[in-house]
Amino acid sequence: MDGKIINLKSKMEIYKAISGGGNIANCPVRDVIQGVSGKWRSLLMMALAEKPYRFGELRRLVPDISQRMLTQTLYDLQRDGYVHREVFPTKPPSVEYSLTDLGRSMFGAFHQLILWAELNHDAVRAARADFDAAQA
Amino acid sequence: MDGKIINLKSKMEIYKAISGGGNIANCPVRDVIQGVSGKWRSLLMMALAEKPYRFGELRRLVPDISQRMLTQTLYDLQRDGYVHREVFPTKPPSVEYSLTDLGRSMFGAFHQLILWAELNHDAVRAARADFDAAQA
DNA sequence: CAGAATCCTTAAGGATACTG
DNA sequence: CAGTATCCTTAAGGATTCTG
Repeated sequence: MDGKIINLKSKMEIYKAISGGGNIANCPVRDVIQGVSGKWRSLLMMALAEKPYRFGELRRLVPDISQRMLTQTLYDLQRDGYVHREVFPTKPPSVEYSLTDLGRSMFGAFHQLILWAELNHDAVRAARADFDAAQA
Repeated sequence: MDGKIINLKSKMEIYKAISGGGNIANCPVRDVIQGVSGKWRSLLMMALAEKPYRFGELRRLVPDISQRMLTQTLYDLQRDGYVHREVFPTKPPSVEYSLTDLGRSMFGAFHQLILWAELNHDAVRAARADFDAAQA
C-alpha cells in the first residue's frame, strides 16, 4: 500500500502547479471527485452499474429521491459523460438510462471505495462513537 | 471489470434492505462516501497521505481554504477516524495532523479514483464540452 | 500558532403544481 | 411517463473578529 501513496508528494505539487494563481477550481482531481459527490450521484451510479433503468424505475428504486433531483442528477451524470440517455418514442414516452463506457470505467475505480465502505463502515461508526464519547 | 460489477444487484438489494423504512440515511456506503465528499476533504486527505502536516502548513499548502473550513474539515476527518491530531505543548502550541491506519486504508481505496481522475479528466471535460455544444 | 465565535452568502436539495 | 417551472428550506462554505 505504501507503494500507492509514495508518489503523492508529486501529486500535491502537480496540484499546486495547476492551481497556479489560486485557481484551484481547475484541479482535475477535484473536478472529477466533485462528480461523485452530492447526495444521489453515487447511488444512481450504483443502480445503473447493475443494469439500465428507466426514469420511473429509478424513482421506485430510490424512493426518497425527489423527482427534481432525479432529473437533475441524471442530467449532470449525462453531461459528465457517465450516463447515456435514450428516448423511445412510444406513447407515453419511455426513457432509458445506462452507463457509458466512460461511466463504467469510472465506476470500476469508484467501486474500490464502495467495497472499502462495506468492509469498514463499522470501524468508521465506532470511531465516531469513540470520538463523541471522548468529547463528552 | 465485469467481474467487479456483476454482483451489484445484490448491493442494491442490500441497500434497499438496510434503508428499510425509507431510512436511507443508514446506508453504509453513502455514509462513507459522504465522508470523502465536501469541497476540502479529498484535498486534505491527499495532503496528509503525503506526510503529516501542521495546521499552518496545511493552510499554506491549500491557500484558498478558509481557516474555518480547515478547522472544521480536520475535525470531521478526525471524528471519522481518518486523521490523528497531536498537540505539542510548546509556546505557542503546535498541532500536527496525520493519517491513522484507518485513514491510510481508506485512502488506499480512494486513491484508485484519484488515479482514474488524473488519467481521464480530459475525457470528462470533453464530454461536457460536447454535451454543452449539443444543447446549443 | 491554532483555533473559537459570529455573521453572512451561496449552493444543494425538497415540495408542490403543471405539461407534452 | 418523464419530465418543467416555481418557490422554499436547509446545509455548506466564506469573511471577519477575537483569544489562550
